[in-house]
Amino acid sequence: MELNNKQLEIMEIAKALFAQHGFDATSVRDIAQRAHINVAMINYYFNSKENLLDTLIMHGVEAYKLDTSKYNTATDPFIRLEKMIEHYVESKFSDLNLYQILTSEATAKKRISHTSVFKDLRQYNIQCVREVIEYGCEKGVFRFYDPVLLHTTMIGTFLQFRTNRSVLEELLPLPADKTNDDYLQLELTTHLKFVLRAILTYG
Amino acid sequence: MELNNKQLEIMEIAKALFAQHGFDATSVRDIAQRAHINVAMINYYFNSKENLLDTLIMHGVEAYKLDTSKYNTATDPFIRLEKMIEHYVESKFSDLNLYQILTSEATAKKRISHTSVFKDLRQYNIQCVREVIEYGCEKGVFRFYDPVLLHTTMIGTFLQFRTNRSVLEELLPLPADKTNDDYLQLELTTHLKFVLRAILTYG
DNA sequence: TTGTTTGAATTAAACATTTGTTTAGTTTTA
DNA sequence: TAAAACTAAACAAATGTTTAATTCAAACAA
Repeated sequence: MELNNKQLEIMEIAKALFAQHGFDATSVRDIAQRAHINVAMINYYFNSKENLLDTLIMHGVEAYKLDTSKYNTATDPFIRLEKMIEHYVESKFSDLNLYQILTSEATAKKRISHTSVFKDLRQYNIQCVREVIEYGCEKGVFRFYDPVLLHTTMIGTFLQFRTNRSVLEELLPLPADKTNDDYLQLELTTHLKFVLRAILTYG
Repeated sequence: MELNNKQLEIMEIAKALFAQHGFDATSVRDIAQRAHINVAMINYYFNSKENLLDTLIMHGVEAYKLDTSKYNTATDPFIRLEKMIEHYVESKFSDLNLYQILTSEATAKKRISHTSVFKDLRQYNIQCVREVIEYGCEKGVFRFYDPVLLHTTMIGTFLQFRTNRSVLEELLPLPADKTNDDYLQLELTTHLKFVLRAILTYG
């Protein structure tokens, strides 16, 4: 499937709208207006509104899979854990809108194809988390903890951060020299590092 | 605002549909069909579809506010923390559908009245969490940790549990003698207790 | 450089459904 | 009998999609 620039542009605009208002609440005319194109172009390029959704999900979902090479170089289990968390948060932050769509799709489960895409992604990432835990156990510095639960807390904390961004900006002291996004990403990463370290070395 | 049984019945059905498919993806005819009533009855009782949403949110949101008397009796900070978590999870589990709607509304922020309702609720609950932390600090058994972050992890973990219920049922060993809901609630509670205890006593 | 051709890109208009809501009338209940 | 509960039908507006016509750009042939 080759996508031209026009298609990518439409996808980007649709993604933002789907994320903000939801798939059903976004009309093809909304998208067309924002993209300064005729309504018919959406069906011309993507056949249907639903296929547009499919396409943009499939096109971007790969970026969310953990890349083990990004942290497996570290031999110290603590460093490896921290690097994984950094990489994890970073990959999600790189496209918040798509992840928003992905989660809504997963909860609505109206279009089961997306549910299974999401499921596969999570299965894969949980396995990555498991390996990091087990590595620390082998080295004798971690207690073992269920990777499913650990992953649930990671992703859950992240999503709450995302959802309640506006509230967090009010409640967390915001240094003036940092942009909101950067600061929030750092704050979240620090928090997650602390939580996971605490869990894995507790007692 | 007095609500008769018919209204409560419609609200319950609408709540389930809104939670599962989203507000925009649910038509008033869907609701009417499920409730075995005429479409016009929805406007007859609630004036509009949106007002139906308003009504059921306002009617149920109170249940999510933490009731401090449910755990403040415990003098041991650890017990108090655990009791709070139990109460917290229980209150959310008592109506998962409404909480689902509440979170979608909060992310979409199309209808700002709901966003502020949600905000108030969270502010209140964060304050409750803060008090439990500070009590443990006074007693010299907790380290202080940002209640905003702690609450984010609590609610985030809970919501992920909820969202990925089907996956969790596959991945977590399920004892045959327990119903899924009871078991998941117990599993989540246990996990959250461990996580919060680990954070508050780490290092 | 010409004029022609070809296929892709783009458009406005129309399409059939579905949407939330209202109306005007009927039935039920107290 | 009067108010409340309920119904079928109609309403305008919005939805995703299709059609038929037009514009455009590049390739080709003279």
